[in-house]
Amino acid sequence: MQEVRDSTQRVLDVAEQLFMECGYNAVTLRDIADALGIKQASLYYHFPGGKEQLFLVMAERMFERHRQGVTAAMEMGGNDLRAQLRAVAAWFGSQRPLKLMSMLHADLTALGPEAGEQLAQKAHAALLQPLRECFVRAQAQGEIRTMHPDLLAGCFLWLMDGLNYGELRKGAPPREVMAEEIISLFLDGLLPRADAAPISFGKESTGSNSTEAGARESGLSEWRQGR
Amino acid sequence: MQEVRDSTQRVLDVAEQLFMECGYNAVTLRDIADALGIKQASLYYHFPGGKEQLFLVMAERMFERHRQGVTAAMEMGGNDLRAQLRAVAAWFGSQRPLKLMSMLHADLTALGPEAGEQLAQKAHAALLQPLRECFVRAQAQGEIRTMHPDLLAGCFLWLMDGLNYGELRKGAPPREVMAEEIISLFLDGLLPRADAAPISFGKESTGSNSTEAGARESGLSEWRQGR
DNA sequence: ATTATCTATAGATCTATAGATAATGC
DNA sequence: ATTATCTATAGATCTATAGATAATGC
Repeated sequence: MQEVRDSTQRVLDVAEQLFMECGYNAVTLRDIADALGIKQASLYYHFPGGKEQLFLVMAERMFERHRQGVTAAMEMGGNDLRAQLRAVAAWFGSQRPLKLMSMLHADLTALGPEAGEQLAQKAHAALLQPLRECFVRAQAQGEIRTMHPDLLAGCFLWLMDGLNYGELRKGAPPREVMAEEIISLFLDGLLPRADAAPISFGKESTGSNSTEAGARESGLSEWRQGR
Repeated sequence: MQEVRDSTQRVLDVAEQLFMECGYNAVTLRDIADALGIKQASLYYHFPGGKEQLFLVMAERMFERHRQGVTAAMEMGGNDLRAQLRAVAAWFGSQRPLKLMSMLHADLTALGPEAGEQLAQKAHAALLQPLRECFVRAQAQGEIRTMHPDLLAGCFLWLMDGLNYGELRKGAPPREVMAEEIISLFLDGLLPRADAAPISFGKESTGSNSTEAGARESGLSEWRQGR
């Protein structure tokens, strides 16, 4: 019987959820099967290659989704780097926490080096490559000062990924506010000549940027007042 | 016989090396024992609490070392934020790659939530707390613009940690260069008025801060959008 | 015939415990 | 007596395979 959703896709959904939450080694096939309501051995019907194959297919699907999402976000942002980065941040915020760093560390060493290499390549093509071109464009148009685009792409991605590690965010603002602040920090360091914002001490009014500040409906000012 | 180095410390050294490289779950007690040239069961003499205790003691020792290192680095930097950040970056560069993100993800969920909470607290006190005060000071002295110090500390720490994930650094400059560039990116976004110093790639502009913010309303924005 | 599941189990680890052994320090 | 190791093994998982079962599609 054809289900509404292909059953293999359901397996991948659950696998992604568990693997991304706990890491490759911490998740057993039994965990995944239990979450699906089936027996552990049944997973071998969908993935004869076992746990490793399941993880790799899951990761590939996830990276491809992110590649499309990031690319689409960048196109939505048009030619304005700030808008592009905002759109990318919104994309990441709409997705399950990626925790890319953890994935490319523990998970990658748990797999063989050959599979790990392939995975790292996918991650690069899906996430770093698009971001890189975004900075290259902005640079070519003189929107930002000259810095190595790979470095910028990596830094932005690291910062976005860092938002997913709640353990280190004690006392820090909520996610959306942080994303906006990070972009501001990033860009105000990138502008070739920082014209804007001779900061008034004591109180920083909302926005205060050369860009249209009206689009900020984030709880920024609310949070700044200390709640 | 008293060895030159206490044997429990040697166990901790090897455990730190392996745990930090592969993660809690990927390392077995047998791996650690083999690396030490002893049998797996002998580890229970040093750590009757087994694997979990070994990991926790190791992590505590490591965080305490980092707390001292970071604090000392900040004091070396005196009252100059850039010098402080450079010193902190140099400290991290001198240490075994921390991979804090991975540690606080997979490893922390592998342990019980109670031990994980305790560990996250140590990480916070060792790394975020000192960095935070560094930014608070710079802010109080008007060296940087007003931003949430927790956010700044987290971002800087994330970026430093990101340097340890080589998988994503294809095509990027070497470590030391990246650290310097990150600090430049960070600070030039933080300085209350960045002068127009057009920074040549990879080259650090010397100190001379001629504060001419006069280029504010020039035809700059037109030029930016023009292309 | 194909799809998707199940039961049962082999084989491989991994953690942890019990108790023996040997060397050193007092 | 203390320190630091060892051997042997129980008990618990975890992965993976073999083969049965049941429902659907042709």
